[in-house]
Amino acid sequence: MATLKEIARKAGVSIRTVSRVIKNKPHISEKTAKRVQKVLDKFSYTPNLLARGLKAGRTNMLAVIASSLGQQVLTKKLACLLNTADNYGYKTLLGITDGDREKEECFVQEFAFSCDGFFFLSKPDNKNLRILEKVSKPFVFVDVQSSRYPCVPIDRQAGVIEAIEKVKQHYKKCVFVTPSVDKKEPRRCGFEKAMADMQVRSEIINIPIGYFEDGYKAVERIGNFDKTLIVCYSDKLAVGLLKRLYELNIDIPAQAGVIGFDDDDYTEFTYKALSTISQSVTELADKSVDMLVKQISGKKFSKRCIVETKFVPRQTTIV
Amino acid sequence: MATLKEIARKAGVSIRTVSRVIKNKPHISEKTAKRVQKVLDKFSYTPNLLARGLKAGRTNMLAVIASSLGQQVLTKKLACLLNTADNYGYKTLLGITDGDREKEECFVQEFAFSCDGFFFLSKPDNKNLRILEKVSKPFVFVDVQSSRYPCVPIDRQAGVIEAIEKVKQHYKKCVFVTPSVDKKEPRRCGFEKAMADMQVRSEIINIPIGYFEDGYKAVERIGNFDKTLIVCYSDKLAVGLLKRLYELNIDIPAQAGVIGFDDDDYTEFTYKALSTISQSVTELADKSVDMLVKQISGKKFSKRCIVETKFVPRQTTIV
DNA sequence: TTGAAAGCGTTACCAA
DNA sequence: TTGGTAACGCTTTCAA
Repeated sequence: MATLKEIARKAGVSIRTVSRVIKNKPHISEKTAKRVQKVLDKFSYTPNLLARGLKAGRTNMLAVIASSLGQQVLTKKLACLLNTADNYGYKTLLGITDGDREKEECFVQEFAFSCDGFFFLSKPDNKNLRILEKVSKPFVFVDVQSSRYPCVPIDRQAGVIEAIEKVKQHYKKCVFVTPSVDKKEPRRCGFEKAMADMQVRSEIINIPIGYFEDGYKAVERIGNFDKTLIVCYSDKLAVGLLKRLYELNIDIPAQAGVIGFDDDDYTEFTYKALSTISQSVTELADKSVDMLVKQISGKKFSKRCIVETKFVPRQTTIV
Repeated sequence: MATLKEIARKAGVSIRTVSRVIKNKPHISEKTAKRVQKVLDKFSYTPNLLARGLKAGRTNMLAVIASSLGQQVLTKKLACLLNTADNYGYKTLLGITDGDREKEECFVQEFAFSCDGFFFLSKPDNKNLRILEKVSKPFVFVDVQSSRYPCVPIDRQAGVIEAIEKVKQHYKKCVFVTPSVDKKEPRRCGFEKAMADMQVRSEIINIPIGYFEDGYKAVERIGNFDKTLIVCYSDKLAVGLLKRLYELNIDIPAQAGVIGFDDDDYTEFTYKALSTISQSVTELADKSVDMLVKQISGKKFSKRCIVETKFVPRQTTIV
């Protein structure tokens, strides 16, 4: 791994001249340029990005702080984010916090000088905001709603309303299954708004976590199935639930309709393909990267940019 | 974001002294140390890791080069790798190549000085090996078999043999469904070895890619089902296949047994929980990180460290 | 067209 | 116990 200095010595020129060749800058004779280029190639020179970053104060790197890689949707978002960032010419640092705020702080500090901006795939919080303030780098909260900070929220409420609207006439009872106890959680709000217009019985069932087995167990709490629409907080939940319905021999989608949320890739291949609500992950990534890059380059940007959701009807609902 | 120099000025001491406080080095009076620490806290000093890395020639970062984030197993491996690296005190850079060798080269060059070593979650190849040679940093091929380079391979063959051994007495015919045409692919070899000992008919069915729908479509090519064991290259394949078997009303596991590979998390909640072969992802991560860290610190290390697989019988096979 | 040199923020040797 | 200073590799201003 040769340095600029070594290359300069071997080529018999000054550092400045080598630098000119690398950056393709003018004011250099073609002859010298060629000679230097040869040496450059021979020793396969790679610029030291630490040094460059130190000098420039910019690194062309972005950092992503995410809480986990376990959830499939989260991974998809991350993948899209990385890909889009790459298209904008940015490489990426990744920090997985496991929801640990200490780790979050640690990552932000570690990455503070190594990146030009931060993506947060977790909720804002007094702690991380204070740290962000300290490092004073641009940031964007991805898939987060905030009135004060740059964010790209996903309109989950609209997705739930749309889905229920499209299938409601076939069902006599609606159930919403959720691990969240927050009354303002958007999916729950969507469910409640949709219910307000309907002449059917409705119920909200709270379950522990929202993983497959929680869905599986939730079935017992729904009771009898007679044209019952089950709206789930997540696809995982819905898939667990579907398995139990299979075992109980419930007819889907006639006796029970099921709607998931996320559009995980396996949901198309459950024994009855799961109707679900899909988030536009690429749109989320596009908008997030765009917002962060604009901030970095000092351009004007809107601090909030909503991403839509879309109902994807498949075999677990009547259409 | 205050620098050492600024802190030194505000505390009325030299840079060297501040540095001593930060690194908790001796030869400093308690009084001065306290005063400096106060200023440090007040301005919430964060060391510039670019500068530190430049000076030290080490960054305490590792880079992961992976081909994609699409596959669930790959993501799991990545997550474990990051987590283990974190436990060893290393932060992580991530490069997703989409299988593009150009991008791979690009990442390695970009990260060359910013990290102390590389993980490759993709196959070795003349191109990436040449580049690795150029940057002369330690590396480990994760989930790769190689006799020449540091690697942590997974013994897939043994997993397939174990699985078939455990269920074979219940079936009259065995089918292996795979997207790979490579005769040396370990799962295929495992299947063939297991068949050599058995008195049953066997068949290998080649399909295009190995995604859900390929499994779904593969069912037509298997023909009739009369105590047929279907061994699949991946869980995705198996899940697609299961859906088609459901539609055709085939009795599982009596008429058809199905075995997947990977132990993706949703496989426990297909309508019949999928029997599958599991890779020990944490073990893979442990061994890989250990191998790379040992290399970095110049310790002795074995260049090859095999990870086992394990058959997980569930509802799609008779036991 | 080319080169010398300062400076980015750290670290650590050598002096005081 | 403390401080001055050179060096890491690069960029860029200024001068030749």
